[in-house]
Amino acid sequence: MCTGPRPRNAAATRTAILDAARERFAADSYDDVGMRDIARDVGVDAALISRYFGSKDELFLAALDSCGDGSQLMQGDKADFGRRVSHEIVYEPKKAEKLKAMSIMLRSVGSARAAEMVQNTCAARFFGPLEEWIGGENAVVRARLLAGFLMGMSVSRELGGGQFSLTPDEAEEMRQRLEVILQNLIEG
Amino acid sequence: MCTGPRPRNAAATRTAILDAARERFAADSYDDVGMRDIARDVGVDAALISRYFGSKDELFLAALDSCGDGSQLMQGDKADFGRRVSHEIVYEPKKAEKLKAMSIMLRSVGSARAAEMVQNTCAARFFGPLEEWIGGENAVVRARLLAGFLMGMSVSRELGGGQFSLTPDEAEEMRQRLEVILQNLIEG
DNA sequence: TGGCTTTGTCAACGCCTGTTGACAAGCGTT
DNA sequence: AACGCTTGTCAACAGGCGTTGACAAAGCCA
Repeated sequence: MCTGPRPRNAAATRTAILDAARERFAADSYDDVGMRDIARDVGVDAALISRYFGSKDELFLAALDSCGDGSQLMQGDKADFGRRVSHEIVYEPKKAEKLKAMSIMLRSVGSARAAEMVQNTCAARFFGPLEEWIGGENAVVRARLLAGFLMGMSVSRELGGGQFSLTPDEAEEMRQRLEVILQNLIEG
Repeated sequence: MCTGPRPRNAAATRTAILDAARERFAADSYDDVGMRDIARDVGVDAALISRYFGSKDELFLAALDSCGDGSQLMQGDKADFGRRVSHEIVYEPKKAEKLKAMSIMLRSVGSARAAEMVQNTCAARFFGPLEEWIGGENAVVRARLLAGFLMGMSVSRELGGGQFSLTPDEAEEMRQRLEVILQNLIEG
């Protein structure tokens, strides 16, 4: 806030736009995110975005690209994966949302144009590394199931009203079940 | 095609609109479905839809309502659930899509307005019956996990390019793993 | 200082959207 | 036949969208 007049710095502005776009596209669907919204976040005219990134499509792709490869998910001990991730999903959804790439993918399901763009990036950027990290027999299948499961939990939470709306006991029960399933998928 | 002039039948036209809307909303996101698209499907002017259903929002809700309660999922033997559903998911995705309600929900994740509308209907129409059918201890949690898992698989397939793009062996491996997970959730 | 490129703003364009009110045609009733 | 209600079409509106080209101002170089 109160940043004063934006200093003339193309590089900084560019990344500021990219950051804002990433955040917006992770929070709303492709169609619901307007160029003017992003521009307002940055404190810039919408026209500038078009000039820097060419088009909304290209901005979207750039934002998706800038998310990294989801390596946050793969940090830490494999033996602890189930416990760690299940805890984040159930008790710290905000933290789990740090996987911006997954959020963006999720928001794009359904929107024909966005889904098409995601498909290309998705395999190389997300499924690939995950599959490699999991390793072992049938890594392809297990990675696919894992990714699907994680996204499904996001969908379920979202449609449940932003919360799982469970009692503490139920939440813990859910976490334990999640832990088992996830860990089984990791260990083969 | 070539249906000639539409006979003057309000009731029939109304349900025709509802059918077309259900199909459209199950195939594309709320934003991507236009009133004129639905109207064209039915062979009617878009204005008529507004007059019959009031607004796009109300049409969407009516379409969602008309999907039933997902009871197709719960038909058949419980002991066979895992095998049956895993088979549909992996080998007959088109058939699995018959769960229009789930498709619509899925397409709506992300679109702020649609998601809000879905949230209210969702719990009563889908999670509720599923939870009741599953029964037993912690039915709430197990139903939630099950629904999340099913939707996640849809997302995963969609983002994988409309296919799982696996070898036959991998597909079967996936089906078997799915079967185990699903059946475990059903049986408690 | 004067010119030139970069960085950003502004107004406007064409397009598409959901919705509205006026109008045409069908059909039953009196 | 003449009325009136229903069913449907048509043209238009206001608002939002992404994008464009002309213009202002800042900084750099000679």
